[in-house]
Amino acid sequence: MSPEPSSPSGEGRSLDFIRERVRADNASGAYAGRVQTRFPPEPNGFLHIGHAKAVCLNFEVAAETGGTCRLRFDDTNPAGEDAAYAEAIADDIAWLGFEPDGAAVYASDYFEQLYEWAEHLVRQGLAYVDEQGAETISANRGDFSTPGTDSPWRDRSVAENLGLLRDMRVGRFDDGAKVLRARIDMAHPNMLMRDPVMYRIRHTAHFRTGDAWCIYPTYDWAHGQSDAIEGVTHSLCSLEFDAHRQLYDWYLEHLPLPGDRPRQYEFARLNLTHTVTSKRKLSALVDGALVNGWDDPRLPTLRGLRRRGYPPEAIRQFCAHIGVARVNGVHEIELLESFVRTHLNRTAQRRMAVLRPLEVVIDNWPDGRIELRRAPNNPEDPGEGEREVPFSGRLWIERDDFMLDPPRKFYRLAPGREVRLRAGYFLRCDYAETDLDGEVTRLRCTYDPDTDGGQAPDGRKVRATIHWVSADHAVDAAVALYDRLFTDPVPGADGRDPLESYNPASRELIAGAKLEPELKKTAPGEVVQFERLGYFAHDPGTPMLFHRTVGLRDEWANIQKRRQQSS
RNA sequence: UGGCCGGUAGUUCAACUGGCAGAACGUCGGACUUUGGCUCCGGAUGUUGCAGGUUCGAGUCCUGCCCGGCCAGCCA
Repeated sequence: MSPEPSSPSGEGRSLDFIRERVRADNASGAYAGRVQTRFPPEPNGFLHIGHAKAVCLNFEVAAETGGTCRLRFDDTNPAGEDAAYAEAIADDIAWLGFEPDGAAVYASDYFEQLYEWAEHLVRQGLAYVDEQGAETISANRGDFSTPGTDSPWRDRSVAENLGLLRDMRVGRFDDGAKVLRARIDMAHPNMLMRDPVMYRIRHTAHFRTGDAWCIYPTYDWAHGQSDAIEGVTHSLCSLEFDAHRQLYDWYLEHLPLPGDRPRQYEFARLNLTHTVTSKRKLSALVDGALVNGWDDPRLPTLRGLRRRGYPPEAIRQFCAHIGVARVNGVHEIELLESFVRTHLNRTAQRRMAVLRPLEVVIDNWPDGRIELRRAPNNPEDPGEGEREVPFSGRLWIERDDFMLDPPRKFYRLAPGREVRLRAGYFLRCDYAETDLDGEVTRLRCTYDPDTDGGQAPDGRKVRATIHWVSADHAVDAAVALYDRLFTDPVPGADGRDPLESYNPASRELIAGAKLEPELKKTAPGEVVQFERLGYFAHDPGTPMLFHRTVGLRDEWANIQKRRQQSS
């Protein structure tokens, strides 16, 4: 077995800055040696590969130091949030292989405490009810080079603010009529510190609290306090929250907290080439029917990757390998794929399938004879045993494995050439039947009975071994082939609409694939290797549909590509 | 335009905090092979963003500049 995915030191690498910090805190006795993290998604969408990095980081950092990691839904904005998303997210985390500490919690669990603390700030003169409209507040915030201007409501009395806040809570005002703001500094160089909004009025039902509340806390007002309530020690988030740390700390400094103060640390989010992860762009693909739903195998959503056949172990190994830093970059999707291949090479059973069938008739095969050939399930793991594959005088082989006029370095079948049939015999092509267009319709071949077992007693060699399926035993199936979702490495990098580089050829459905009969037994969701073609995942819902997870490394394809480029 | 964060092979990250710039993936070549897969061996790839300075010695420290990202939601 390869090094554990969760161990960042498994590759002999040094610790990243977050793990270094956590260990330093532990060593210095901070938080009494306790480590607690959390994964805090908003339940308004599905998790994608970028979230996987955060999930792995939070859970693994905690586990490595004997700490705990909770799943907390950041449900502070009822618009768009739904219990169904929360369930899907919890399910995806479990699939990835992590078990949150205890039952999932919700920021909405703390609405009452948050409100009490809001009154506390009001009483300290550190928060006030503003009734400028949203537009005015925005205009009065100033900009990067201009300080903001104080709201005319900034200096109300504590009593008046308290009364107004209570009126807000009981629903005396319309949406947007008033907000509660922290009273910090309208000239602060950090725009977030210019009297940030803590509560907005929304007469909208919340999926958990129903209509108990009509004021909802903003992210900044809820997040750090939720961390503090739960006893989080290290609050990890992505780089764009860097500027929020100052506010995070400000709120915590001015509140009577039950315990130690959590600290926020930011790391670079994960970006992958040839795909997108922003909710907006993902939605555009789904809504525009450019993909088939949120679990389309082309999508970088966890549900998509799962359906595509990506093993969770490979995703975890990938996340461990890329590490964590404060530089925003783009990872090559090839790296992720290489982890998928490495894992699947060890674990996936081998089968034979012909995607684009070409008929082979073996003229010297005894009439009506059927042999059950034994083939290893996984040469990488003899413990996986063998299976029987029926062999007969009429076979399907891959069209790509035959050429009438083979170029240099093409080692496969051609008129007069001999190859080995995997787990079968040597096979020579005597001639190719063609139609009026010159299209090859059928191959007439002879096999060498002395090559049973795969070797010729006379010592002659073949350059290629090809896969095959007995025509009379073949099972029909549909196979979906996938390519890059976007042709550009970084869609939209040049300022254009990312969708412009959407790859219409990202999915190709092959209806008439021929499978060896053993493949009928493949479990839903199971991933197998179609020999010489790649790894394929059996669709969880549709019986005879396979999705190509990832192809094998293909040297012949590389040769062809190079030739194309040089010509 | 102000503030903050960042800049090391093609890509993502290292470099024990001042001591010979490395790894993985990719790429190229070879060996092996009943998968053109896997495995193994080897090669190539760098003005460490730029320019100065300190030092016996700078990716690392100092100064200036350049480039990229984030911030002006009652989104998270």
